[in-house]
This record gives sequence, C-alpha cells and structure tokens, in this order.
Amino acid sequence: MQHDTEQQRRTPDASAETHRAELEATLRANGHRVTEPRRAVWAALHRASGHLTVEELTTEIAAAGADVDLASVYRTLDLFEQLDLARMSRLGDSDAGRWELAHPDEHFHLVCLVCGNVDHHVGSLVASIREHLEEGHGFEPDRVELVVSGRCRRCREDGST
Amino acid sequence: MQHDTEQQRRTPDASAETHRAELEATLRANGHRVTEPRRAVWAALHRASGHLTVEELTTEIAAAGADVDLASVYRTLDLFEQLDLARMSRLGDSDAGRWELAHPDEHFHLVCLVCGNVDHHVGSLVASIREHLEEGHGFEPDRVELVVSGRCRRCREDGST
DNA sequence: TTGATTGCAAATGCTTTGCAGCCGC
DNA sequence: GCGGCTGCAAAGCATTTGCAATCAA
Repeated sequence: MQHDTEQQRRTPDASAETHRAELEATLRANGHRVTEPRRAVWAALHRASGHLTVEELTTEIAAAGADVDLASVYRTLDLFEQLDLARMSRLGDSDAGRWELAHPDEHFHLVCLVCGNVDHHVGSLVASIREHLEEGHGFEPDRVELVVSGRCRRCREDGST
Repeated sequence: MQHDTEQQRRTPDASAETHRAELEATLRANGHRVTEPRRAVWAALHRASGHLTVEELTTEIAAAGADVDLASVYRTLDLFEQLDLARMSRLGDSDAGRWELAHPDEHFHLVCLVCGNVDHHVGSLVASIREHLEEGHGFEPDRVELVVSGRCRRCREDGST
C-alpha cells in the first residue's frame, strides 16, 4: 500500500542543512534541547514525503542508521506538534495516527479507498471555511481538519463504472 | 464535560415507536435479525443527542435497564454504520470514537476546546466540497469528514480577548 | 553539574476476536 | 433446527508512563 504522491523532493543534501538549522533554531528558541533523536525524527519527516505512522517513521529512522525508541518518537512528535513543526491526522479507516510536516499552507487530504493513496489538496477551501465560521457563527477556528475519502481518478478509470 | 447542544428532542414516547419500526425494517431488509441489543443501542442513540463514546453508550443502555456487553455494542455499531444508520467521528483530541445517528443531511462538527461542547453545523459547505472535488479533480468523494476545533461564541465572550 | 531527555519495560485504553451457548426466524 | 448473535474472557494495537541511566548545556 502506497501512501503519498508528492514530488517536490529537492536535492536531499542541499536542503538537509537548512532543515536541520530550522529545527535547531526552533528548539532552542523554545528552551528545548537539540538531541540526536529529535534530529533523526525531523530528518525522517523530511525524507519521507508525508503521512507516516509512528511505526513506519521509526523503521525509516532505523534504516537511516539512527535507532530511536518508539516511545521517544512519540514524545518527539508531540513536541513537534506543540512547536507547530508537525501535524497528525487520522486518515481513512485505520486508527493509527499519521504524521507529516506542518506545511504553512492549509490543505486537506484526499484518501483513495481503493489504492490507499493519499493526496494533498491545497486551496482556498480551508480558508473559506474559517471565514464562514468566524463571520456566521462567532466560532473562532483553531484547527480545521478535513479528510475526504473516496475513489481517485486513476482508480475510477481502471475499475468499472 | 458536556458534549452536545441539540434541542430538537421530540416527545420520547411518541416517536419511539417510529424509530423502532425504522430499525426493524432496515435490519430485515438487509437480512439481519432484530434483537434486543440492537434495539437497545438504537434507542440509546436516539435518547442521547449525539456524540457518545461506546462506553458512554453502554452505560446509558444499562441505565435504561438493558445491559448489553461492550463487545456487542461495538459489533452493533459496526453493523449500523454499514447500514448507514450511525456514524462515528473522532472529535477533539481524544482517541475514542464518538457515535451519533447518521443524519441524512450532511453536517460537520464544531468542537469547542474550552467547554468541550460539540455543535453540529448543517449547511451547503459539505455539498460544495463534494462538487468541487468531483469537477476539479476527478475524485469521487465517498465520505467527507470535517471537524473544526476552536472556541465557541460563548467561551469567547466569557473569557478574555 | 544539573535537569531535560532517552531507552526500556510495563501499563493503559480502546477495540477486536475466539468460542460456546442462546435465540430469532 | 439452523445459523446468526450474544456474552465472556482473552488478545491486539496504538499510545502512554515510571524510572534509572544518559547527555546537552
């Protein structure tokens, strides 16, 4: 089962430095320490293009030669979430949380129930939802979580109907 | 922690009959049996106005004198979901699923992070999301899950800011 | 040095499953 | 009576937590 379709994967080495610097700055700015596990999780999140289970992430990290404990990955991700560095969503019917970098632009997820593929969809939709709520209902949105499941174009063309 | 604000709770006895008939019809139409646990879960879903944990549901059922096993409640809810009688959502940060009747109209949830209140919001928003996806992306939406968390009007007025 | 952070293992919480007995049809 | 359903207990996952050792600052 495949889990993403992102393509803008810049040359790894080039930006690896930048990413690391970004992490260290954020950590220090908030009074947290810069540690190997945190660097490893951060790097893995960048390498894998989104939507990984904590377990998958841990495997990925191990494959890169770092070996971080599951519990630490959980703790690190919680921290990253607090610092707005990462986000979790529950996609599809699975009950395991899936993690990705916290992109500054708001987007939502398109989960294909046939091939399991997860697509990002960036657009004004989420922004307009916020607006709508704030104006019409006095509700101050903090987080907008939109997950759409169905059949992606490819699977519609392949299958019948 | 309170969990809902629905008001259209019709006179219980009046519609209880109707609801029961509805359940039995749907069950039989799909080749399933009409049993006490199923009636009990169905009734509890109607009594409680939405968003109950399986555990809460089971307690509610027990309070009504029916005593159904947790496992059976799970199984029953799974069945109801298949038959489009009930829906589950994961609201807020808790990891327990919350169940409600499958209202025919599409709606989404507004979760207040301060008071824990969950509001339904019925509108054209979900429909327009569907449309947008189908036209613009060839994606055939099956289920649209939209959960917005933030601060409700009341909590904004009470608190500062 | 000192306290934040980690690894390990055990615990927790929600949900699922195996199976023998029960009951709707 | 047959086979679907239920209750009970045990198992399964994802996630959390306690605690001693470790390491960044």
